[in-house]
Amino acid sequence: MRARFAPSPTGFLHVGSARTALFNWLAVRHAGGEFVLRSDDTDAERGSDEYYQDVIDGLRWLGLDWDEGVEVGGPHGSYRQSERLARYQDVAEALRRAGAAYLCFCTTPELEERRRQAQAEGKPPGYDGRCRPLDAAESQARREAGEQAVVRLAVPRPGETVFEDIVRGEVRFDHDHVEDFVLLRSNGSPTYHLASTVDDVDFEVSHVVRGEDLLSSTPKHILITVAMGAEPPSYAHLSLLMGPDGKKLSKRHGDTALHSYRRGGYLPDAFVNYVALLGWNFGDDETVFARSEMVERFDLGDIQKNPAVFDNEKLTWMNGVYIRQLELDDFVDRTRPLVEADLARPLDEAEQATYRGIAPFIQERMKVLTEAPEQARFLFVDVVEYDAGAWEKILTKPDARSALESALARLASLDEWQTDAIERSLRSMLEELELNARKGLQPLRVAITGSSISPPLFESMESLGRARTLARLEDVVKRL
RNA sequence: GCCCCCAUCGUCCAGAGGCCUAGGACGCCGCCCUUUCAAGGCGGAAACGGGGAUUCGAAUUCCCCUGGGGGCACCA
Repeated sequence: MRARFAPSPTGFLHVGSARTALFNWLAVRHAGGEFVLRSDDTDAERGSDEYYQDVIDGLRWLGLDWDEGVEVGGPHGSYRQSERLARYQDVAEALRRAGAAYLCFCTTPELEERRRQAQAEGKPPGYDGRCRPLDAAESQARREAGEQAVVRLAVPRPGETVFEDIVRGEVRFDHDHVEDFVLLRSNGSPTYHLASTVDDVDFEVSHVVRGEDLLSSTPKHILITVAMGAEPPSYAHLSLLMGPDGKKLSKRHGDTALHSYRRGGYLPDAFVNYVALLGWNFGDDETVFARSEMVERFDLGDIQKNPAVFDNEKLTWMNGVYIRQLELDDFVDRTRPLVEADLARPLDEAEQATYRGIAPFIQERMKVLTEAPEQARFLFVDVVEYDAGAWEKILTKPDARSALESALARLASLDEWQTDAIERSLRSMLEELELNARKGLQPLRVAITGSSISPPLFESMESLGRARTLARLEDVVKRL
């Protein structure tokens, strides 16, 4: 099996394309075949290096490695279409000489007018084949005389293209609805159909796995392939990803660029796991599974035919599952930079140890990595910012002040500053003051962290250290 | 307008004629645990779009309707 992913660098890699890449990759790795990465960069107008790099970075981040293609090379020469232009022209020319394609001199306005008319009459809107009967030699002469012409494929008529789609089953298209489409523009550049198909043939691609938006173009690709004297590949057309409103996933649904998930604190494994579930399943009731298991069980034939809505909430839940599965060191390595960025300074050695100490408690209450700073911040700032709502709701309560003062006295005289001792001391304080935990402990939490939401209190105090804990309690008492 | 694809809880998937009183996951609701927030445990509400046909029997097969999606460029 040889599959390919062929993005056009005309935009950032978005989640829909990422899913297509993933399904290609899964199919190839399952079969032990080769994965080819090609850059469909024939559109110099819209394409850019930035987008190209974004695609590469995105695939690498996801861990979807390729065996052949752009960046890594391979036996088929360049894997960038912009460097293969001559090849496409040669194919178009050969097809023309063989009578499988012909020159067309119709102008765009003429074409538009006829298309409009056909539509008004309820007929298929495609090209009407006007230039097809023209004598090839005469046409050739006209072009050499300087007349603008495109090369069109002579689609067999009457006729029909039938193929077996791996996910959809048998699909048929009557050629009445497949126009004599353009292969080569008048400026000599290839259309997508030509370039893509020639490459699939040249690169010996055996399986074309792509979005459903290309389903109705498939007859064109098969026709070109056959005209080139090659065997068409197998096709698998994936249904598209939808936004929450059921419309095709796009910019208006917010961030659809893959890199925004990376920046938003998502783990590549979680993303891959979630996206794999969109249109596919593990075969039992499991939803969380390792990549190796995925590869082992994956089968293009099991893919769901209907479009799937991309659900950020489920992705986020799954990300939380993966975060909790991280080794502590790994978790620290991934989140410490975020904490440091938030503070706008690096943590010194002692602070790093402190962070590592509190990290397990932060780790289990996060869904995205980017939540780490807000949980850890209180440990590393000189002055905590108090959440106005929490201050009002908790610190101004009648029992808050006595709890703070009592805690202050007890903690100041505590023998050893560690979680267990702190807990024992504060629990006996609760008894003494006859306060429940909520009334007696929440004020302390707000006082030392600035928020009513934080890692566990006793651990937080230990991490903060005695001096700073006492200072904050004292400061709050004063301000009250 | 023309062509193609699709159709099970709000969402993602199970279900390939009787195992379905339709199963799991996210989300939602309730309870438990609990120093907050999470996590975790337990429980709950929640779906086969409609109509025909085939069959002893249909979520599962066929047809029509409806609905949704995609495509119809000298863009990819």
